[in-house]
Amino acid sequence: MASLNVGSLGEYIREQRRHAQYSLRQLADAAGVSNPYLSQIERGLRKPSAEILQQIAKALRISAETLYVQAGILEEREEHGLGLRTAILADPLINERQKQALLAVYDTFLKENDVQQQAGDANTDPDEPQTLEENAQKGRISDGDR
Amino acid sequence: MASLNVGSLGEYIREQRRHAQYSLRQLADAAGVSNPYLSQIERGLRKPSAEILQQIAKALRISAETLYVQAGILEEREEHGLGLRTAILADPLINERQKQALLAVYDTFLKENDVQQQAGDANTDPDEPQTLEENAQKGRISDGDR
DNA sequence: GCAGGCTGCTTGCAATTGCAAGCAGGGCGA
DNA sequence: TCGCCCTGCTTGCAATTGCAAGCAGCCTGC
Repeated sequence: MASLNVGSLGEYIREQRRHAQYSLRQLADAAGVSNPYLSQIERGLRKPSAEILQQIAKALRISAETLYVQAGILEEREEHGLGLRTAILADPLINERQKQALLAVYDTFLKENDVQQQAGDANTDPDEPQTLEENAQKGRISDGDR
Repeated sequence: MASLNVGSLGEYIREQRRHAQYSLRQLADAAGVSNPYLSQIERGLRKPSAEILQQIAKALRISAETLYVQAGILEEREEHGLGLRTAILADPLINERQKQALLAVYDTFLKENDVQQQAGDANTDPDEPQTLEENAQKGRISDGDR
């Protein structure tokens, strides 16, 4: 299943290489990959692994992220709420235990909403009161909001 | 040289899977990969391709970016911190009351850390930023460790 | 007891990655 | 004309990915 947009990725790499005035061998050398392989990548015949992609990005002095976006394996910039989990984990202001607590609360909310939204379905994961309790204890929230 | 930090990547995936209360098979199914392969990834025996990584990220509801960072194939990009607040408010999966609750917990943690400052944890040593909003904008230092 | 479900792990095996070696062709100087 | 160096491409082949099938252990019910 080619969810990887290898075609445009290859074209993009070639374009960037040309733009940097590198020959195929030069870039291959700089990236630490073989030149025939780079050739095949650029023509869309091979899907480079994450590692190779990273090396190419470094050699081209472009962000690996850009390449991943081009390859269709990274969203442009995800702010769709998938990011909340990420944001929690990435936050430098709180420690690991606190992150876990926040995540636990978040998961509790998600599960809450999930149960409410989906009325009656074959549920593989029945309600687990234990975790809910645990979460509630850690993140016991003062209901009195402003 | 193995620029992929497969060990920590696997651990991280396993941790996130456990946290989401998925079994190995469940996550493997959701991600569209085989369960033995996922097992091997989690134990660091295999380096998943970019495609697989992406699918796992989707199934775990975390950003692929986070996984790439964990795998050591993407630089850590930190403009978070403020982002957590924003991310909470922007998240479409939880309602307004729940957002306020999360923010309240978050604030509690921040206050906790601010009070304790040098008392508790020996491992993580944040710079105890007080005005987190302004602070988060300037680039933070990542302790180059791994 | 023991059947059925779950958990994760091990084992071959096809398909793919990624590379060393070699090929075709275009300039350019002697 | 012949070398020589450059460009990119093609071709086997080892190593790796990723999977189907199967195994061992642990519960829970009968």
